[in-house]
Amino acid sequence: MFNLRPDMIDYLDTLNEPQREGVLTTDGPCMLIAGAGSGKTRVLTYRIAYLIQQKNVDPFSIMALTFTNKAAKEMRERIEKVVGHDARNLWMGTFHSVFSRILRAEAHHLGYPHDFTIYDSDDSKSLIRNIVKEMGLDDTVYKPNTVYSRISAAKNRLISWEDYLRNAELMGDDAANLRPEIGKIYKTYAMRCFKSGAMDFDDLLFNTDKLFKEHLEVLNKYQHRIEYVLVDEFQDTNLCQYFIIRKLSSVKENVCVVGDDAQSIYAFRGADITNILNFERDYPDLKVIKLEQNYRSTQNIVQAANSVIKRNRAQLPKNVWTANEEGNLIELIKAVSDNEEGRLVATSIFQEKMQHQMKFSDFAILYRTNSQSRAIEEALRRMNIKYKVVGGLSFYQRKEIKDLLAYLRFTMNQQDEASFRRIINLPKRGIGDSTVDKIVVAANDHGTSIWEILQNATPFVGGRAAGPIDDFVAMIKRFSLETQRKDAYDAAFEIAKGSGLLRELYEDKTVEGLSRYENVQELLNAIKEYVDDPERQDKTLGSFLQEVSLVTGQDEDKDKDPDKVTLMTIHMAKGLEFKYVYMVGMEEDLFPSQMMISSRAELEEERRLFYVAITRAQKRLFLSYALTRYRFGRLKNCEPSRFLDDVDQSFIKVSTKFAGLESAPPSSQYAKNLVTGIKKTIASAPAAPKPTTYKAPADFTPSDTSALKEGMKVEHPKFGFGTVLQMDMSGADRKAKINFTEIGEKTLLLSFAKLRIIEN
DNA sequence: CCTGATGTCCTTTTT
DNA sequence: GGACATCAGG
Repeated sequence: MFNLRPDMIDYLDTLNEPQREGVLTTDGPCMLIAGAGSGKTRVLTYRIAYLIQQKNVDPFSIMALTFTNKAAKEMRERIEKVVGHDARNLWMGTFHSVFSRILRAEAHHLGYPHDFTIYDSDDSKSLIRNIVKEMGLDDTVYKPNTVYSRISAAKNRLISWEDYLRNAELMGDDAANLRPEIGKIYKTYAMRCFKSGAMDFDDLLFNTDKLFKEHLEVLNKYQHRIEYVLVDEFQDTNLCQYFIIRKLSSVKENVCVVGDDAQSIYAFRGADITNILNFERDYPDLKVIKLEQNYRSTQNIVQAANSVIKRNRAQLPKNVWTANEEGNLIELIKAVSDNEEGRLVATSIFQEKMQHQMKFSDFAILYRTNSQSRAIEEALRRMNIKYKVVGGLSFYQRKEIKDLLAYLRFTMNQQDEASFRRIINLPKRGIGDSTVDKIVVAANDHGTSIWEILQNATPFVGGRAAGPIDDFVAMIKRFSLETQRKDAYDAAFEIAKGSGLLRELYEDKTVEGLSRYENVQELLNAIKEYVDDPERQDKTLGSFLQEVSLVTGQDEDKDKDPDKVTLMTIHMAKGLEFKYVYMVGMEEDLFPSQMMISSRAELEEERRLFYVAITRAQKRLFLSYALTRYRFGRLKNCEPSRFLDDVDQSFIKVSTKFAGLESAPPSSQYAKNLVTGIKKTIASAPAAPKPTTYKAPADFTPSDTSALKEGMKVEHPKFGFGTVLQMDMSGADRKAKINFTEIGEKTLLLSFAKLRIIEN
């Protein structure tokens, strides 16, 4: 390396040896195995800077792909800091956003309009629900969720509906699960999406692959345009994404992937760890670089994390270590209820902040599921601790926002069935379900589109609805015309007003109505901002909609007050770090989630999730659990998570400051009330109230638990085979401790258990 | 066709 | 506890 620019030398000086290698190995295939906290974002940032500034690579020929909007945004900011304005021209973003841009430019090759609509999973699921209904199938068997995830998994594995119907194994699986029609639903769904000019999330990837497969001239164009491909969080790519990466980079072969198998937590959406193995196979001259030094956390935290992850079987060998100080032990907080847990965490944050002069923004509270934030939020509010919740029900999933967006989409694309169903009777204009059904049936019978029927609806619908439909059609045509000569903001404002949506919300003076009105205003503001951005080339409504469909992350930090405690799920936390981390809800069935422990692979993924949570912490880590918790509106007894035992106990100490009931100062009336209150609630909790509706085969024993004895072999529909170790028939909660072959010991509430006795 | 009341299902993570 | 579907009655 000679003639390095001085600023480049400065950057490189701050790196350790493997990191520097990661920056400088620009040509040829390269894989960075980056342990938690090993500074991979820095490597990626400098690598891009090095390409642009030292090797004079045109930013326009570098593609950097990430998984979440958040990661993309952060990387862009960091690169901008180093290379300045040039960063603007990088192909950088999430897989979905980058490829939707390519698809937008090339849509005509696939027979899609260039302003195709993007369906989010809610749109997809309701479309599936409608299809199931139309096919006359039982929607308790063909649940939209089940069908959707089946279709999604197929697309992620590049299986088209044609392939699906031909695939004996898939069809056999479906038949065995008594859902033989899923293939047909897939077909109808795919065709309906196509007719609607719409792609769902998976289509954005699936169709990109298809585009490159079927139109080699297009692939060729991008292959030559893009000289360097970088992929962050490679362990989270699915097969489809992997194929796209490989195709795109097959000419120059300058592909660099960065990942950590220990942080693979997206198998549920098709991520495939074997991509890492395939990668070595597909690129024999692959250069593998391991980043093993952790710069983020104390020794205690790093070692505790290692002690957890080493319980997993399959992993790439690596040794994550740190030269940082030893640090405090991990503190274990026990609480009696979810509310007390919130209170203890809030108190602890308050004290630590005071004691060590920390900022609120140094703290994060992580949980497994979004619904856990409620109890915590209440406690924080009560203590006047400022916080922000990241993720959760995003702005763009709110009803009023989706309603307006549906109007905007339908104005752009009258073939869009999902939007049509949303807005046809909103505000109420006397076009009910039966009328909609008639229209859809007519469209199917005549082999034409809904929009065609709408324009001449009188012969197909009852006389009462004809007038309103004509008005609706005229209104949409007017919107569509106006949109052509206006920018996104003026068009959206016109539509919000003209449709009557704005007025309806304005007239609703309830608290919720008011906030809905404000939300719509805020969406309009967002569009205004979009239009006013001087860098923005394309200010049409179509381009705005395309972009907005992929925004799921929270409202941009308005940065009014950045000093807030961060609340989020572990999934959202990947890639971030905080001085203090509170991991709450460390309870069996919550974390690991009860849906995720039916196989060893799933349990190991949950354990990786725990690993991710631990390694977010720089200085201190707190783990907490509650003994009782409201779930589905019912108070449940909880057991501490098995993951607590996975941590090498020499790194843990039980919190003395707060230890739940036992240590509550006896003088405190509040604590006394709390205790009696909780005891009362526990005592009065109704025992297994509703008779289980589970339709089990005759030999399953949901109710007659007296037949169950220790030593019996049993089968559970989800957890597999096991042996009964211990019965606990005292009190209302009758439990059995069972040792399952797949997942180890587990205590089941018998009132909900669906056990089959195999032998006595 | 609309409204309000009741009933049912679901409980997981993200683009 | 909440989203959604369904049903009865206007």
